[in-house]
Amino acid sequence: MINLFKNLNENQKEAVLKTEGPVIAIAGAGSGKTSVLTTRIAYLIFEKKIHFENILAITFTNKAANEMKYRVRQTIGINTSQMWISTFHSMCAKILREHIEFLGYKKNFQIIDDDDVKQLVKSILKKNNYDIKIYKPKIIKNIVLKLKFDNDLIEDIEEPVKSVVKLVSRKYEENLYRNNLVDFENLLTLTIELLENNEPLRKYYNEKFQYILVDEFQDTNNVQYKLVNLLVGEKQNIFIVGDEDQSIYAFRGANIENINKFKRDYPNFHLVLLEENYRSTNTILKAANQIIENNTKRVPKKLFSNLGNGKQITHFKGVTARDEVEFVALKVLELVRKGYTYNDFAILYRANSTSRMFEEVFMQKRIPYRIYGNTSFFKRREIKDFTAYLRLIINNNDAYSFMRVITNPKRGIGAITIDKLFNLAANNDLDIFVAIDRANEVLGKSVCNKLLDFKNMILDFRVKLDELSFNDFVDYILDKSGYVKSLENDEKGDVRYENLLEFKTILSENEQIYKDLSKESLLIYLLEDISLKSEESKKDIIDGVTFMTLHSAKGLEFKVVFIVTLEMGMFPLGRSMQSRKDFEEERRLMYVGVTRTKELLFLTNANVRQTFGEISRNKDSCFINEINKELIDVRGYSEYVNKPYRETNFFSKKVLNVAKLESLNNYKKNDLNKGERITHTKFGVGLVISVTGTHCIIAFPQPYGIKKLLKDHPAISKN
DNA sequence: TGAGCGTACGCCCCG
DNA sequence: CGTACGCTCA
Repeated sequence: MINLFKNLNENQKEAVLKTEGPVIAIAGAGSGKTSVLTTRIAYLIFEKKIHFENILAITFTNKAANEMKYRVRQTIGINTSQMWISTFHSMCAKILREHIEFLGYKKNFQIIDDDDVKQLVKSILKKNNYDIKIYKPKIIKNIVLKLKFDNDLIEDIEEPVKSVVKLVSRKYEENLYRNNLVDFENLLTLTIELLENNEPLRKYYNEKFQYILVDEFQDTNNVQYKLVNLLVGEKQNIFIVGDEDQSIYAFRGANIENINKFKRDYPNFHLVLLEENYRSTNTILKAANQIIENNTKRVPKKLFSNLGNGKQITHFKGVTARDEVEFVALKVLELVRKGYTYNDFAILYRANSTSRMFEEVFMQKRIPYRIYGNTSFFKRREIKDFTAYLRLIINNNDAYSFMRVITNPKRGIGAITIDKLFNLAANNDLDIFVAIDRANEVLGKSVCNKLLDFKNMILDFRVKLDELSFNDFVDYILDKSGYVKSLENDEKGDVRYENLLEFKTILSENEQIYKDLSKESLLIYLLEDISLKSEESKKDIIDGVTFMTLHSAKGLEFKVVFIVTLEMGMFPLGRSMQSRKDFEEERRLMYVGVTRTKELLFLTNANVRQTFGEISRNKDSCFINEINKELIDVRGYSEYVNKPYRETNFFSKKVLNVAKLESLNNYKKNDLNKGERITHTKFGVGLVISVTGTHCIIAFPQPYGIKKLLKDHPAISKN
């Protein structure tokens, strides 16, 4: 028998063994929280003989869910693909996909993202003659969404905005319902509605989920709290893990108070404290403690570790933002020469837009990297266009996709025609495709023919879905719709086409895996998967430096961490400094960043940087100053800080030249050509399929298959 | 009525 | 720096 407990301390064991009744585990950063969660699941299945279908584990990110599945699989060697280990949103989608008809929606509902919501809100505002310069769609959208998890907030809004928001909210919900669409908030609220109004179903889930685990409980919002409450059965076997110091999602409604609320709602709770840190050196922990101590509303808690003091923290201040980036890149190269691998590094920033600067320099120096978040693959225009085709093929009455598809590529049908058609449909309560047959009532003959052609094209695609493989199906759509042709006039057409090819690969791969599903169900499932996981790219496996926001770094750890743009206004963000609440959340974000570090921490910033075209000089972030000086080694070029820009300019050049030299010495370019064979350190021998400026597509034997890689990645060598 | 082109504006964090 | 709107022309 395997010993589940061999690596756990007493408190961790307690958290695993106390399986019955409500349990709260307060888990400091790096205290082995994931181990506790996975061991607990393993223990329930392996020792208590609980069937895996009776366990529900909820996480906040897909990454955390995948990690947990992986570790459960490692521990007890069972197939975790059928287990309910998922994010709140995936869990809800799974429940709704089965039962949403009870609420009047159709089973093939589609999930829309925030960009889509913004577009919808905008069109509603326009239709009701509101000036979108005054009522900015983005702001109205945010309010509309916020109201969905706390309706009382409406009373805090002044007129006339209040009325506008009320009207838009109502029309927006009607619109979603009519088009069989669900936004991220609705995934939660509709599930609640379902469970509240369908008692047999609620009973079913209460009995099914005998053991519930919720990770990152400090980040739950009111709606999520309510949902958990509804799911918990009579035995109240609910296990929550949280750390108020790591609460960083207030902007989407997270309520730290939920931990206290839990204590009131489940008064016989059992409390476990996990304070021993297994991740960081004491220098890192001291710094983290010194920072977080400045927050007012918190229960004091001190982490400790047995990993020694380790190295000092480095603060580098560049003259320009470019210096800062160069420093980070050179440091990475230096440490790689000393034995670190690219996977050991993370560059953490406050705003996604920061990644661009780093990308440029890393690309130039041929340092492999991977970006999380940002304009993720699935949010690219061509991918959204194409998924709109797929959605429309599945649901001909999806107005939102209809609009997107009929105007991409241009086919001589514009906003006014669409408007008339939609009005005709709405006034006579018709489906869009039926309205097209009667379009002659409101539209001219040539436009009617164009609409008919369009409709027939989509219907033809539906037929082809069942007849063709996904590979051929995608090609068929791209060709017949004229989409590929329209890319010829697009400057970025090549890249867009490549992305579409990659999308095709993703579909095909899944076609292999889920052979028993019908094509349509598979497509629905995949589209759902895509919208729920839009932050992930397929390229996870590549060895490279990780670029990500501080938010997405939560739950992860790296040997070497760079926290960058540490300036007043950048981090903490300018807006946050007006309210104590927001400001303290920024500090928690800093705390999260620092505690990701295992060995080396670098804090960097610059004296001068360009933001929005303006040159700005920001002070050092107050978070740097909150760390005791003796923990920090100040590096770089701070002696130039108070001199005029011109005088210091030579220095940037010097750094640049050194950088160039280093990159030339250390990294040869891979001169790849189509048809050649190469060897990749991880994937083995592969065949080069195509090469563009920076990337290449290479076919490897199974299980790796076709990969898109950086052309000059050091892992690739020519045979 | 639709499409192409020049200009203006905005630019945080997640599922 | 990139997207999105508004104007003009076909």
